[in-house]
Amino acid sequence: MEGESRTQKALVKAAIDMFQQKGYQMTRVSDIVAAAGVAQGTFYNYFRSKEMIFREICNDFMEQVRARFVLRTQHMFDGETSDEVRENLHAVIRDVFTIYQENLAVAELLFREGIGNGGLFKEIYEDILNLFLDLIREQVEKGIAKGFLHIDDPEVAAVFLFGMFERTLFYFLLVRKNRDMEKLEDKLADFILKGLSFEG
Amino acid sequence: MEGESRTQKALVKAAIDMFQQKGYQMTRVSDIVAAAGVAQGTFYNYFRSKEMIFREICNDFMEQVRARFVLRTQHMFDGETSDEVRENLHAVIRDVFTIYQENLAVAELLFREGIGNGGLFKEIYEDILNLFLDLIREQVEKGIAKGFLHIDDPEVAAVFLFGMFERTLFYFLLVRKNRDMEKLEDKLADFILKGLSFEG
Amino acid sequence: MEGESRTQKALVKAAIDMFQQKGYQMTRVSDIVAAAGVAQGTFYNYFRSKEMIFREICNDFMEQVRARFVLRTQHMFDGETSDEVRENLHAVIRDVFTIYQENLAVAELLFREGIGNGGLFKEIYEDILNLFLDLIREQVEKGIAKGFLHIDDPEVAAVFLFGMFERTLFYFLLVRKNRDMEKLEDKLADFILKGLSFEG
Amino acid sequence: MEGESRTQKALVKAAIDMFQQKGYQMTRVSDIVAAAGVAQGTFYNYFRSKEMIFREICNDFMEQVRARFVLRTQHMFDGETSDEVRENLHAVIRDVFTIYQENLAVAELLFREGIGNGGLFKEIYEDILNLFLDLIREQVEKGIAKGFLHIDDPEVAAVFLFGMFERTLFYFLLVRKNRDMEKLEDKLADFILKGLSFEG
DNA sequence: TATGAATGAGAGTTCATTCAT
DNA sequence: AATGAATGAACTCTCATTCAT
Repeated sequence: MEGESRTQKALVKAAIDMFQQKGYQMTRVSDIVAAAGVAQGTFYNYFRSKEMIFREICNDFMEQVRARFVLRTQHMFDGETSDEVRENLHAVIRDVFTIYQENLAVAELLFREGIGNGGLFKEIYEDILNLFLDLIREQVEKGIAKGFLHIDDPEVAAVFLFGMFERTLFYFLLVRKNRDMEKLEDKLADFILKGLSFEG
Repeated sequence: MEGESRTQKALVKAAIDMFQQKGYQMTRVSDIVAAAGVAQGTFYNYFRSKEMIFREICNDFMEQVRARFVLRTQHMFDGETSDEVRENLHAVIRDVFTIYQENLAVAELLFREGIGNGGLFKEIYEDILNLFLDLIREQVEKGIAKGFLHIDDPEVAAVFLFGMFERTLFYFLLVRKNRDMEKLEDKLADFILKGLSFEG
Repeated sequence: MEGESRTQKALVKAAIDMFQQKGYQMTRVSDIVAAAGVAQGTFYNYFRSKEMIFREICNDFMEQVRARFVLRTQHMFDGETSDEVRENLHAVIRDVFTIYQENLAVAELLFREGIGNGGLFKEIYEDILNLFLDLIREQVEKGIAKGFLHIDDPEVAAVFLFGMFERTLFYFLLVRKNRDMEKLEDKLADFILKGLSFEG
Repeated sequence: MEGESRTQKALVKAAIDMFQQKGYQMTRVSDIVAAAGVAQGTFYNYFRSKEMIFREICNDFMEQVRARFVLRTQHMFDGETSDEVRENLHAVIRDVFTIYQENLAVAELLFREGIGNGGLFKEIYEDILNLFLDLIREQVEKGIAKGFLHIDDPEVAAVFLFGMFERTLFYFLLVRKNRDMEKLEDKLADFILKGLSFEG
């Protein structure tokens, strides 16, 4: 990572841009090298194939994000009072949103391609999916143990939470483009804690 | 739609199978005709291109599903008492799950390809996404108006609900291949109404 | 073999020509299709790769030649009298020369490429080499058994004979081009039977 | 030749190894420099191209071998008595085998590539072929003049002898990898002098 | 309507060679 | 003399599409 040459960095950046713009399959190696401003053959001095640069990008992203998510989700449902819990959840959501936004291009890329392409990157997608689900489930279990949360299946709840996070970020950041994330954080925290706040 | 010949139907079925198995880009027209048991050229008697058969499949699916969803979601948060509301929500969820399962191949196809492929089918995906979001938002608004639901942004809530539905179905049906949907319906209804049931 | 289309035949002919002219490695698929008068892609409707057309050509040649050689070499050292033996050997040599000349292009191709190219076609070459050596050795053994030939190692003798045949044909047909083969047949028969006719 | 640097020698040695292992076309310059332990660009400080290093190797070999063969073959059919002639022929064969074995890698290389590659090194191969044929023919002529050999076409006989030598060495050293050359020398001497020792 | 051989643009990849350091 | 990153022409192979039968 640290020993990457200027050219290699340019290729990675160009590849992320092009993959995001055109998708993995539609991106030509010639698009990448053109965007990086190098010759066609130069690509193969750094990456064995188009598939390999994609995998490298995904793996780098996963390593980076894994560490940060582990730290952040630690305190998802921490706190002694109602307000403290709410505040902590809010902080976690803010962090997650931030991490996602910082890595927006790769994150989108991975979620896009992970489930498309006839399974070419299925295992990468499922790896990261399971990583997230595990992290969330652990925190929900802690919340239940502490007596804050009253729900009987933390695994399923983790899927619900992940779906909300992922699609919400996808929709507002990528489909709608411009959105005030702060308000969204509030609403997401509320929904997680109370759902639609049904009172019969 | 009505006047489809045996050959055309075979091609559509084969195309759905192959697109689902291998993804849009990885599916060759030769795969489709082989699966349909017709000659290469026959494909082009019925469809102008590989892209067009995909669009036709998606549009057919959307037309079919649109009508059913409109009907089903009508009564999402109907009911006078707490139990009636819960029961209605549950019924809607069950219906949605059923519709999804009945059209599993195309549904998966559309969600997969809609966000992949560099936007080739972006507009199809966004059409159906907006259709669902609108339907859900309307029902949430009705629930708020009736005083059952206490939430201030029905649009955002619709995104949350859609994300949960979509990723939950994706995860359990396609990643986990676990088809015990009934328990899932319960948990989803509970989560929608109460979130993680936080009590501070 | 019989069901080959006009195009396939044209490709095979063109491939033999080009391989012979330029060698396997230097021959481009584009050379072959140009010589055959078809489009680039047409090649791959008939052959999976450049390597496969080469193997097919070699295998066809081997099958064809195997049958004829088995028949011809049958009577290599047959005969009751000195003159009959000499005449039979002569006839066999003539047949072998004829078969070789009829398949000159492929024969040259196979002997050329079989020992070059870093072993890509090593096994093909060794197959045909062993086929020939076995056939010759058997006949030499028969000649020894009949008391005509006085030599103690028929296997090594087979290598000598093969070397003479192969290099002689190679040299006179391909290096020298124009050569009266009939006289050569005489001389080869003599040499085989008497060597340099040393009398000390 | 005399002023070769350590680097140049390493490149030549590496090139011979790689050409022998993989063939001329399949050997990449990067294989050679890797085997020589120098950088890619260093190659071009010593050789103008891949083709030139091959030619240099062949020419060096030819110069070296030419001198030795001229000396050795001098006495091929020398001698006054039958036994002396046989002994001299035997000695020559032994020398030739020895020279061949000492230069096995390059010799194999030259014979392999000389007739492959669509004539790229055709002239080199024909040069050395003609060198050998001339040397052998001269000796056969001497043998005839002395009254030892009874054969009417020394040129053709030279081709026969060369074919036997070349293919025999090729077959036993390179295909069979059997290095018991002594017995082979005996048998070759016998065959040259008497052929299959036919007695009708 | 059905066929399937033919097409050819365009993809990913290789590698001999160059040249600034 | 040595380096090795950069080059780009040239290669093999793919596959959506056409069209004569």
